[in-house]
Amino acid sequence: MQSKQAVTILSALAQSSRLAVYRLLIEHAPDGLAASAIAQKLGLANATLSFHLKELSHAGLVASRQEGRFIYYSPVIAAMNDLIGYLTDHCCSQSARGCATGKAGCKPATATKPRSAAASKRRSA
Amino acid sequence: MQSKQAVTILSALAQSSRLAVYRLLIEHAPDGLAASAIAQKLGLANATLSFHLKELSHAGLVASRQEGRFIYYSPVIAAMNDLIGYLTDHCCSQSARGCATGKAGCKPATATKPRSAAASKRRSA
DNA sequence: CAAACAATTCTATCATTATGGAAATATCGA
DNA sequence: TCGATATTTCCATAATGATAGAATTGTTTG
Repeated sequence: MQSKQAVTILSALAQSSRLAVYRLLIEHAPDGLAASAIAQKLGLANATLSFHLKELSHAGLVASRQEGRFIYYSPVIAAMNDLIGYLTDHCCSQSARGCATGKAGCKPATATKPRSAAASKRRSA
Repeated sequence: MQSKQAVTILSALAQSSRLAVYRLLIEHAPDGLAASAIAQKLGLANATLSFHLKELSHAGLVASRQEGRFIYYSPVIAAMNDLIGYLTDHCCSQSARGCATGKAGCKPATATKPRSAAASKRRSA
């Protein structure tokens, strides 16, 4: 994942309403929710929600499908996964301490250990 | 980590200059770089860089220390780790498919498996 | 103290983002 | 086709963010 794309995804998530939408969709994965249901649950005006959904779609964080006269939005897990991979790589890479294990995210910086090779593997997961 | 703080950190990273600053600091962890060196390397005006550093500091992503007449900025790995933990949790939680293993980030959504308990452990790492 | 340097704050300006009412588009059921 | 419903687009407005010159603050060295 390139930095430009990372910025796009980060921007999409860096807004409380949109983060709330995304989290709500995660709760309802993999089927998702209709736009009206999202608007109702989060108390957003239709136009406002539509604006935010457009942002999330554009960033590739959500997908939509028409079903009857409803449009269902669902989260795209791969996009989030890519973002986490990007952050993990650039949090733990190079000379940075704090990425001792092959596990999850970064560890608090303490000792100097050989950097894990797991990060690059994880990218393609 | 609360959503509000997550939005703060995401916002701080959701800007290309700031993401570049953060990545540059990661390359130079744990000692960091002086503001002037950052500005020079990234081709940013001093005032502009100062503005971005303030954002990053406010989000807790970087720390600073004065050394002579230089101010050195260094990345706060724990903050990034918290963010990754937050995203991992809210990417993989509840009914969402796609978090089969206890490893790193999320997996592409496929099968339905018992959700890992590693996420909550990871939070406190 | 004064000069040189590092960095920040002040200030103004320009650009982008968020919000929601109103109109437009699309789908369904009668 | 018509009316009801779902959603988006259009539009104007308000709020926030980014940029950088100039002035300011703080530090070091002579």
